[in-house]
Amino acid sequence: MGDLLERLRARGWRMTSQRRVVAEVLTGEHVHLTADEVHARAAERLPEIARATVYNTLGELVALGEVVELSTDGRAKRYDPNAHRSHQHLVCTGCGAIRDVRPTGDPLAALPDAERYGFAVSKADVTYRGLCPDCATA
Amino acid sequence: MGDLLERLRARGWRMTSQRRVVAEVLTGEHVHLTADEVHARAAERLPEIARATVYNTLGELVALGEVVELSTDGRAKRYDPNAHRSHQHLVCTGCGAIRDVRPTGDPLAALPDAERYGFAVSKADVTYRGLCPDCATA
DNA sequence: ATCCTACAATGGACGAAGTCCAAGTCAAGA
DNA sequence: TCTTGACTTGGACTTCGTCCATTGTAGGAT
Repeated sequence: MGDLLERLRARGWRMTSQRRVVAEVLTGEHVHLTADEVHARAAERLPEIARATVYNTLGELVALGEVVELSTDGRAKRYDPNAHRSHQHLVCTGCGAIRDVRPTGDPLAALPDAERYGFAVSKADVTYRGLCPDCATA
Repeated sequence: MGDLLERLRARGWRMTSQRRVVAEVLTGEHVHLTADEVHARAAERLPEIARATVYNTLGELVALGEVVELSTDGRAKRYDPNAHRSHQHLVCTGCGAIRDVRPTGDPLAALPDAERYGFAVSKADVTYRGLCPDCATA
């Protein structure tokens, strides 16, 4: 994780202060931030960073496979820096909290050929939903 | 399926021409329309129907469990009238086409208790992704 | 160390998707 | 048929994201 900046440089990324800050914000906390949250945290260190730059940088990180984009709720997309360990997501139906989870087996295996309709199926994104402990008692 | 209007009436729905048209548009074609597409099709029969009415009606149908809301791509939500037969979705990464699919087993069973973090997990939404036959050859 | 230039950042306008609300309309029970 | 509360309308507004012309700069070349 800590060598994200190394990997990016090795891939020919031009290293700007803006990109560095965005990458650091993402890897600093293992939570699932929205683009605006990333922008807010980045702006604490680099006050004049533009929203468009954050969007661009996030898009590049996603394209490079360093970050996973989630749209669990039809609202703002969230960015998950935990891209190198395959996992799924558990979302609270009350407060929207998100946890990374690792189900057993390969979710793809549950889809028989007869249900693939000729698609070259390459991945399965699973969103488990339910009330988190805090919301259950509240 | 055809008795959706019956069920709605039985639940105390006030039956207006707008609601009838929206319900008919959804059940008429077994595809996954966006709210704007539903509005466009409804407007063919009822030209002055408001967008807000379509949104309201779709929201009510979802709340009643008659329709399932999908946000597979972070763009416009889609509405799936096939709510009474449990299924998942297969989405083309090229063109966005969506098919209903039925994996084997219960996706929830793949999430061990140790991975539930105290959540009362109640459902699992699975999105399989891959290229459809048309996009694969193009 | 300095220069060049292609790549990156800026910021403000724009667009898509969806929500809100005050005023008008109407379904259906009395 | 009358009444009334639920429903619809349409336009303003919000949120999330994209676009683009201009300005800035990282990093290789000299």
